[in-house]
Amino acid sequence: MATLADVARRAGVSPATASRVINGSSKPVADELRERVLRAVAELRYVPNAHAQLLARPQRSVVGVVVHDVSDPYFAEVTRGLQRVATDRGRLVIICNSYRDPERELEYVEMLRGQQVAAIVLAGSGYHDVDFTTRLTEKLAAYEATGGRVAVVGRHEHPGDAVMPANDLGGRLLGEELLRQGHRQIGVIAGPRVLTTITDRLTGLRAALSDAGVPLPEEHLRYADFDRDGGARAAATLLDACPGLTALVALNDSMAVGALALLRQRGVRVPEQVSVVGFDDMPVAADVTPALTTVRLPLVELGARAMTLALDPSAGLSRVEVLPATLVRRESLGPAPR
Amino acid sequence: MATLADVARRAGVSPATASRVINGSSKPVADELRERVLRAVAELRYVPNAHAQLLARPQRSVVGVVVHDVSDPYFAEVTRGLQRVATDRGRLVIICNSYRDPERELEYVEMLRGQQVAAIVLAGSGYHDVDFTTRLTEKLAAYEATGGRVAVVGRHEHPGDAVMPANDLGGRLLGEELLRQGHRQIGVIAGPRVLTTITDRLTGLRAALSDAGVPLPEEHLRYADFDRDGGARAAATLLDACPGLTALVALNDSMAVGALALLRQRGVRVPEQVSVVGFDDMPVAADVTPALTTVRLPLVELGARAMTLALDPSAGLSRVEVLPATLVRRESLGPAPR
DNA sequence: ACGCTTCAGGTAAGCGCTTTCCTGGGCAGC
DNA sequence: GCTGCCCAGGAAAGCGCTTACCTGAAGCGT
Repeated sequence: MATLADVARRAGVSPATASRVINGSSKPVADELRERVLRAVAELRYVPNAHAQLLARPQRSVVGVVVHDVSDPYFAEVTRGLQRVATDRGRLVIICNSYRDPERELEYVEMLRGQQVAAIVLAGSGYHDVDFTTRLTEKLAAYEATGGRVAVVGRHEHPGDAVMPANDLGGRLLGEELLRQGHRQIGVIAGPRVLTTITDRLTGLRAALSDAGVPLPEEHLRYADFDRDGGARAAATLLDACPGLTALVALNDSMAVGALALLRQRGVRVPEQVSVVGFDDMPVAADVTPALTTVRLPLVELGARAMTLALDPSAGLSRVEVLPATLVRRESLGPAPR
Repeated sequence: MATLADVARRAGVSPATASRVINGSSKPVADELRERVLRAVAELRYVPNAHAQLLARPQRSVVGVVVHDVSDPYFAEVTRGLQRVATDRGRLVIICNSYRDPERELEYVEMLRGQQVAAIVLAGSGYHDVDFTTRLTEKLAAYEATGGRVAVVGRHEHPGDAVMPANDLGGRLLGEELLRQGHRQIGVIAGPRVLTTITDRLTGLRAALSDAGVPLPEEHLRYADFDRDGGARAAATLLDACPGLTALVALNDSMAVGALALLRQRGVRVPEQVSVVGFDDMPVAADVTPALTTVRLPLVELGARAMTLALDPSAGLSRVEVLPATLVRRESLGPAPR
């Protein structure tokens, strides 16, 4: 690998001069020398060593992102927003998948710190785990103490800049719509109980129901993996245990799609016999049959705002932005059969 | 940010000793000193500067990946395979989205070179653009000349290690199945004509049709954006121009889903009036209605193999692996109406 | 008791770059 | 014609780390 010294030697100038022309320094360099340096760069196919540059000129420019899984459509969307803003500002992004493993999340924060990233964005639900939360907060604090910036999306337990989807409001909207359609026997297909996102969505849903005096007994609730298959399995056990349900609330669209698949397989008609609603409004929601009634979260915007918070120095106090949830009515929710 | 020198000072040892205990060097260190160093590390929340480490011990450990767009389900899957292998081997991955912009692709290769990555994986269709291809090859050669490893997925124009999905075979499978079902008036919804992937798939399809003496006139072909909306638009113009078509071949599943949406909107029944087939077998393919008949590509495997090639030093000659395409029969393809 | 080896720990060079500070030649001013 | 200034270009320090090499004390044999 050619170094700056090689370039300088070949151009017959000092490394200082070579560096200056390569970086477009403000210091003037005679045209002839500049010409020679540029020629040497091309001939040697010289590319500056980014690490050496970072050491010499500690100008942090890359930002780290920790998500649960980029290939999950939810995070794919959030990441798109994150990337857009980062790219617009000329920042390189390092994406890390925690696969919902708290330990790995901690490791990545450490690693990103070692990479001297300018900012860390943590996207994805927090965990109901005091020990983990404490350790994470501790690590982030250490990072921030040395000038690092942190922004989170969807984690109210972090004491700093945050962008929050209105998960509880979304749950409430769903509950209200279900009631409006006459449903009283409602089953819930929830994701892992350890995720705060689940708790939040559930809280909103519960609030809507209890405001109307409709109970949500514990046996109407199933916790499963936060994906399509988890949704299908939970729907199966739920329906077996409580045959009287007229509606299924899945706490994300992937699970809802799984539930839909199971119902189709069992020959249960949606929404005539059982209604299904989802959450997130993933691109797929409009394309399944029946099209999913769901709650839309501005995912790309969530990512974009988070990156903006991470890159714009905070004024000191922590900024929390809540992005709205809106109900999207399609065909999977109908009036309750009697 | 605490440095190694800070740690050493606080522990009352030399930087060398501190470095040795932190990195678990083979050189023995007295327990008491080791203890003191570890305590200092904890107290100062010291994390080694990865860039300085890289400079001092030029051990390339991260690998760069350039994809068109991670949030596209196709690349989400490929990336998952890529990541799995990389993580298993303790490699960090830098993901770059080119958004199908050749210029950006070139820039990223340059950037990754500067980052001293151990390997570069280029995933995603190549371009029919001689100038671009030349420049890319040139840059990759420069990188490889300095010990960098390169692997590509889905680009036969790169003269090195490559993993190829059997795009042409997939096209052929689709064509044959269509013929078997009696279709003769076939429309094709293609992605951007500049992508080699499109050409390959088209070639296979054409071969199957021409083997059977069935023509594929140019006006039955539409090039559009390689996504859902592009598929919907192309389906619309195609149907308007050629009302006699009995089947639509979309060159990826996203476009197929778009076509399905358009047909539903126009009240055209699938597959009774018009059949639709896709390509890739994205997760969504099974959940749309009617479920998509499509060609499955082992996407995760594609990524995993590519990363393996990239990390295992090549024996010199270039390795090319072709991964098979298989037909997945579902409901969107039926017999041709007469 | 002396010289040797052994080995824990320290010293310092060097990774590739940026940038401050210095140098020396050219020029204007008197 | 000499002094002083300006400025292009170079020398060198230093970013944070690793590691080859050195040092000095302890331990051994004779």
